[in-house]
Amino acid sequence: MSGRRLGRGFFRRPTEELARALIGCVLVARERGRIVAGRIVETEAYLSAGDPASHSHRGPTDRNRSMFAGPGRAYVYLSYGVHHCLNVVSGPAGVGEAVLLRALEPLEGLEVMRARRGGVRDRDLCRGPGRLTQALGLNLEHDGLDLCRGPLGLWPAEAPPPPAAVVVGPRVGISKAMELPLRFTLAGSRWVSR
DNA sequence: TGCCTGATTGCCT
DNA sequence: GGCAATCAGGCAA
Repeated sequence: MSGRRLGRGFFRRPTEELARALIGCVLVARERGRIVAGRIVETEAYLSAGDPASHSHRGPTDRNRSMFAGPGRAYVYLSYGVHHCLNVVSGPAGVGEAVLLRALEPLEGLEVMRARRGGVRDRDLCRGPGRLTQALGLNLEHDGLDLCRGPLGLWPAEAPPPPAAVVVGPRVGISKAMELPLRFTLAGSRWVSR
């Protein structure tokens, strides 16, 4: 089901390209021996200085520091004071670009996901950035984690090529730079948000 | 210091 | 469709 963990080289590419390449990969989370995994079906790229919708466009703060930590790191933040969102950092250290993971197709550990998500229907387990972090048990403790090496509890893995085309469109849920085509989805997937 | 906004979600009418 | 929950950052005073 899920292949080898992605190495550093996978993340060393332009952020938009990385956002597209992550579609179809499998995100795996492990906690106390329990494996939970899903196929990535929706991502959004957030750039640096020229992107006013990006947390990093005004430079580092205590909250967004790990967004500048270099390729292959995790950036997790608290959204609306309520939900956690997971990003994969891209670009060299100090630049501040990242890919937001917005939706997964659940593949493994469905029982754990259902327990964490409080009995919603399966379609909604990971359909949305706040939902997928809850289903995978992710929180601020995962902020700054190296997804390529080190003490692992979370990592993206290789997978067979996506069964369908990847389509690009405008990002959702933002009020600035809405016109930029930086959202990537797996065509026809019922697991995509919105 | 105080007020507004936000890469969201789920409950209410 | 409306809106509350809940908190960090940005900005004005």
